[in-house]
This record gives sequence, structure tokens and C-alpha cells, in this order.
Amino acid sequence: MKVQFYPTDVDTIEYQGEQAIRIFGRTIDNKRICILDQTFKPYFWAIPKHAHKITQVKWDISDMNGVKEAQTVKKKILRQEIEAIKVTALDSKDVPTLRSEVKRHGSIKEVRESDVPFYRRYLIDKGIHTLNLCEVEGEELELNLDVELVMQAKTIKEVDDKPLDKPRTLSIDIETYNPQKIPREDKDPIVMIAFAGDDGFKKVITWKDFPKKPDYVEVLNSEEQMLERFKQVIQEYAPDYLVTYFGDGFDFPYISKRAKLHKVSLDINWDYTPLKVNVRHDIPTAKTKGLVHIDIFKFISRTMAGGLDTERYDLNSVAQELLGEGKTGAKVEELANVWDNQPERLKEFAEYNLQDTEITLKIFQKVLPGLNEFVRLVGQPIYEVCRMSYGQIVEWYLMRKAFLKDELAPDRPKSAEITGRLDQKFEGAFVFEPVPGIYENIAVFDFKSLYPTIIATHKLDSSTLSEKGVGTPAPETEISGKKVKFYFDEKKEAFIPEEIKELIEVKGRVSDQLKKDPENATLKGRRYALKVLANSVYGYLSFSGSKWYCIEAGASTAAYARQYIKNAMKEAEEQKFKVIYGDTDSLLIVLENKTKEDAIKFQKSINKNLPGLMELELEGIFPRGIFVGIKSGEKGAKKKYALLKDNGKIKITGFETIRGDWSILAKETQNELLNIILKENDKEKAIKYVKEIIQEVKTGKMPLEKMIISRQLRKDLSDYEAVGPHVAIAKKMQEKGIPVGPGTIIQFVVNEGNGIIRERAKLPEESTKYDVDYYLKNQVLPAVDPIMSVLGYTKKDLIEGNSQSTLGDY
DNA sequence: CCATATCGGGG
DNA sequence: GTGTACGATATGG
Repeated sequence: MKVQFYPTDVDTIEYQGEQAIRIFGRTIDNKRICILDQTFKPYFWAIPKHAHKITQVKWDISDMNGVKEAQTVKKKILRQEIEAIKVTALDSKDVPTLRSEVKRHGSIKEVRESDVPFYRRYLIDKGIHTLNLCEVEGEELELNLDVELVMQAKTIKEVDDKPLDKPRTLSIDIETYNPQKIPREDKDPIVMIAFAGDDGFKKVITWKDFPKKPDYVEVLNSEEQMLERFKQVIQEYAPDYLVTYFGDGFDFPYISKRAKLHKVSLDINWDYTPLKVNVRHDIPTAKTKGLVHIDIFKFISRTMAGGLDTERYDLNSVAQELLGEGKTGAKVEELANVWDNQPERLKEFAEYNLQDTEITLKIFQKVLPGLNEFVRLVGQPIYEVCRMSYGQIVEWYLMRKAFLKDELAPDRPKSAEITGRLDQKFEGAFVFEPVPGIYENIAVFDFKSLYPTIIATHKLDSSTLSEKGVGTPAPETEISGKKVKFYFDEKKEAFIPEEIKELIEVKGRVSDQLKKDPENATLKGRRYALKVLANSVYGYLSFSGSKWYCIEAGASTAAYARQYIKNAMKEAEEQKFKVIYGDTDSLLIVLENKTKEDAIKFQKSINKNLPGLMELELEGIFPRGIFVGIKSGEKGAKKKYALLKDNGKIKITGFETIRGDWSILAKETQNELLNIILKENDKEKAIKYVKEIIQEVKTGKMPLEKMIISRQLRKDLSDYEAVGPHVAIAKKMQEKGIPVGPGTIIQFVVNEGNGIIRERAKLPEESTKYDVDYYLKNQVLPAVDPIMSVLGYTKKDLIEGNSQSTLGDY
């Protein structure tokens, strides 16, 4: 029989005594399907030291244990033809031992592609992209799986590149008992779980009854029963995708732990095995089989981050930006108290819980076209693509391209190799040191895809890297302090530069299509995915873990970039523009008595002389901007400025009070100050505002809650060697019998008195008087001083309340 | 300066 | 899973 289906997840299982490929998906008539493919065999490549001995080596390998077959095949390494031995193994489990044995053979130089996970190899070789329509031919099988159809594949192929467009999706979210804010897995139960489905399905399950229950609420008798029901709801809904916001890091580890305590088996996988939370180093991931767990936070905070303005990636901020709506209603800090003492208010929390799943679902649907494009480009399962770092995205994209071009990929470097690479540092981007100040009418220019266009235009990678004097020299640069100059032979065929060139060209075509259809989400996602991929290749070339590592190309790319940006600056100055800043690929000039047309003329004059795909763009004209100094001196800090946009929003770069370990006081003050300066352009108001704040701090009138600094315990108290303020407090809490442990957030206020900080740090409720000096010196001044010194005020001016003595400096 | 610790997301 | 991988920044010594 023949069936058309959309594959959603692929892995390997043991079947009939050997490793088989297992594909889960959804058929075109909407059934869940599982396909087993035993026809595909694992293989890797062995490269002989001497080409003339290849036949003998091939026979030696054929005789090794676990070898199904060894053949010589013409392939390419760095685009040069070679003869390689394809070693086909009987079973993928045998590959690691077989690989070592082949490596030990005296006439073998190296092995390649021996570390490609079996199912990834399968997808690449079969030309199958998950989510794209495929056709399988084979027999129906009887297996105990939670799907409507099981098949054993004879043949399988991709038939269309239109992806599964309406996956059945269920979003989930838990609420936990939280007397100490961050809940403790072993002590604090889950009190509610919400679900939202793409067909409008909504449900909240809990285990405490309360009045005025909405219809979607179902009350169970205990946490244990709620967990059983949780499982059931998922099985009944039978989604393709199970979507969470930070489910890898919170919901699933928590659910897993609570289920274990109650001895509930979370067998929601389509093969009836339980959900598994893998912890590698510090980072947990929750893997399901069949249905795919998509932690949308992971994808948004990593891969989409470059396309978003938000500085924070909490659900509310991301919803604000992507949906234009945020969270409303209950305050989650009150949940523990309401659960214990005010069950009549639990309705608010059921609504809150449901809202989180609905927002998560909407965010997922909003970013899905983009995510789909990454999956199509990378060609690996969506579960993995949405968790990939940039390095992996590039690497698996290149792996597919390498296969199509007969290029043999190197194995990943071993740890000794990685350590060696990490020690090699090269000179990075050029950053112009700005003169601190406030500027008006700032024209911002950008080299469009600077690094990718340099790599493609000058053909920089290991396939063109040549010895001294052969080919074209890249600009001189430094690696680990040594001056070096590399040569790249542009006449040679280049692997990575040609792939980049193609990416840039495809992106250009997508941009053209977008001009005709500007709101097309698929096209927007495609353009973004292409951009991210192209921009990541530079990092990939010099990333210590990469297969196609080439520090010479990385260092030379940066060297070319410095040359281009410096030349553009020089040219701007020659055309009598005032350059105020430049960083990597951008150039900021003030228009002064010139016009936008002059700026465009400058841009054209640069573009006339740029080779290949390179291009300078005018990003826009910003009405006002501030550049701050390093200390209160004259030198400008690099990468630390704020620009006022046309739409009145402020684009902040490099100011660091966003982190939670600053007090609210520092954050609010800095924000308000930037607003006064950039929007209102009122220096008098700025100094007045800062002085008022400082005065309020000095006189002790600032509310204590604005002084709270939060820090989280990350390990058991006994494991701390260095005792920071929050550790000291936690120890005291423990002595009093208050439970503290990993995850507990310690809030403290630094109080007046003698001794070092940790002796004066106290819990907010035990604090009497905050330490004026500490807050001025460590919170308020670091936040405002760099900005105020631009206006000509020294720290002294701010603290002593003198008049603006050094205004002349400005 | 280097080594170690913390944050982020979640409640 | 044909494994062994966060990335950036602050603080302590």
C-alpha cells in the first residue's frame, strides 16, 4: 500500500534485533502514523593514507567484525577528488567499535562521518525534510502504538515541499504551590494544569473545589489524580505538537518529579513509554516520542532573538511584542496564600493559568511559519531544530549540502582539539570610540550581511586556503598576538563560500517576492531563516566545535571587515561628514548642515567601489542619540548608546540594568533619565530628576521595596565556597528553621552599619534602614553617572548638589 | 588578572 | 544516542 504523510518526528529503535528507523507523522487523511524502515544501513567513510593501497585496505576492512560491506567510491574532500572506502555496518550500534578498529588500521589516515546520528543520516540520504509531504510504500504492521496506522517501509520519498500547515496543537502550563516564590519540586505540589488546543479546546484541572467555577474547570481529588487526568487529556486530544513556554526548564521537569513521587507513569508517548527529561550539564530537555514537545521559549530566545526588540524573554514581554497583548489578571505571587486561605479567589488563578496556555499557543502559531522555514532549511526534526544553537543550524545545513555535492564532512573535533582551538584568539571587529555626547539627526549606515558577503566574495574557507604567495592575500591580522597574513586561492572551487552565495541570492529573491506580498508570514520567516543562517557561518568557521573549522578564514573575514568599515569612514570624512560612531558593520554620522540626499549620495559612492555581493545600506535617520563615556572621563564607551527612533521608542544598546540583580531603584532611574534626555531633550529636567532621586535616597525616604536586590541560590548551602550576601542570609534563615535550598530566591536590602556587605545584608522585612552610601555608590551612580557625565556633570555634582560646575566640558 | 558563580525562563 | 553541547556577565580572591 501507498500512503502520503507529513513526518513530524524521527528516531531509532531496536526492532527484530537490530536498529531500525522510526518515523512518526500525520497522514493526509489526518491519521497518526508510525513507519518502521529497516532497509537503511549505517555507514561511514575511511580515507586511506596511500591511494594505491586502497584495494588491500578495503579487503582488510571487509573482514572486520560488524562490517556488512566495504566499497571504494570517488568522493571529495575540500572539493578535491579522492578515493574513499564506504564502510557499511550491520547495525548502527556497532559503529563506535568498528570506527575505532578502522582507525587503528595502519594504512588508514582518518575516518569521516562516523559520528552522524543514524536517523539524521537517514533524513539526509533520503532527501527527506520532516514536515514536508512524503510518500511511503510498504506493508501494514501490527504494533502496540498509540497511532491509527503502522507500516513497514519498502520505499519512502519526499513528494512536495509544502509543509504540514495545520498541526494539531495542544499548549500546556502548570501552576505550583509557591510559598517561597520559586517552588521546590519535592515539597510544593502542582495545583493546576491548563490546556489550550488549536481547535478552541480549553481545560483547567485542579484538586481543590472553589465557587463560581467556569465550565472548563475540572476538579480532581488529589494531585496524584490530577496527574493521571493530565495524561488522559493529552492522550484524548492526541496532538502532533505539545507546546510549552519553558517546558524544558520548568513544567516538564516539575511534572516528572511530582509524578515520580506519586508513582504515576507519564506514558504519553505514542509508543506508551513515559516522557523523559534529559539533563545534560545544567540544561534539561523534555523529549516526547510521536507527539513533539516544542518549548517555544527556547526557539524564541535563541533563534528568533535577533529579530525581536524585546530585551527580556518572559512570556509577558514576548506576548507584548509578538501579539500586542500581555498577561492580565491574577498575581502569581499570591497563589499560595489564595490556595490555603481564600479558595473563593481560585477562579482568578484558573483564568490566569488558562490565559498562559492561550498566549503560548498564539505565540507558537505566530512563530510557526518561521520555525517551519528553519526546519526546511536545516532538514532535521522540529524537536531538535527548535533547540539548536546557531552552530548546529549551520552545521546540519552544511551536512545536507555536503551530501549533495559528494563532499565528505570531517568528524567532530575531540575535546583535546577543541581545547587547542579555544586558545586561539584572533582580532575581532573594529569599533570606533565615540566622543561622549548627545547628537541630533544621526544617519545610520549598515553593510548588508557584511560577513557573509565577505566570505562569499573573497572565497574564504578551508577549501581555498593556500600556502603563502598562492592566490590573493587577505588583509594582515593577528592570531594569539602574532601577526599573520593568509592567502586564499579564488580560482579554486570553494565549499562554504558557494553555499553562502546561494543563501544570499535566495534571500534576495525572497525579499523581492515579499515586496509584492509584504504580509506573507511564510516568506518573512524564510527571509529571516536565510539571514540567520548566512550570518552564522562566520561564527561557525571559528567556533571551536565545528566540523569545518577554519580560523584562518574567520580571522581573515574579520580583517576584511575592519578594512571595509575603516575605508567607509575615511570616505565619509573626505566628503565632509562627521563620523560619530562605527561598530563592526555599521557607521553613524551626524548630518549637521547636510541633508538626507547627501547621505544617499555618500552611500552610492561607497557602493560603486564594493566588490561582488557587498553593499552599504542606509538604515535610517534617528532624531537624537546619546553616547556615554567609559568612566567620567572623555573616552567613549564602545557598544553603549541609546538612539531615539522616529516612532518615539528608544533603542538601547549596552546599558546593563536590565538584569534582575539590580534594584528597582537603579532600573527605574536609568530608564526615566534616558527618556528625559532623548525624548524631552531637557538637560535641566534631567539633573533635577537625578538630584531628587539622590536626595530621596540620602534622606532615607526611598521606599525599602525599591532597594531590594534579588539573587537565587543555585546549589546546596554547604556547597558554597564563596559567601556572598545572599548566601549569608540563607544560612541565617536555615538556622531559624526556614527551609532554603537550590532555587530559593533570596531578597535582601543592604543595611546601615559596620562591616562588610554580607554582614549588613538583611531580609527586607528585617531591614530597618538601608545603607545610603551603598545604594548611591553601587546602584544609583553606576546607573546614572555614565549618562550624566555626558551632560557635563561629575559624580560630585550629583551627590553634593552643587550647580553644574563642569558644564563647560560639554 | 583568572576562577568561580550567577542569570535567564518558570511559580 | 554513530552522544557528553549554553552564553554572557558579575564577583571573589
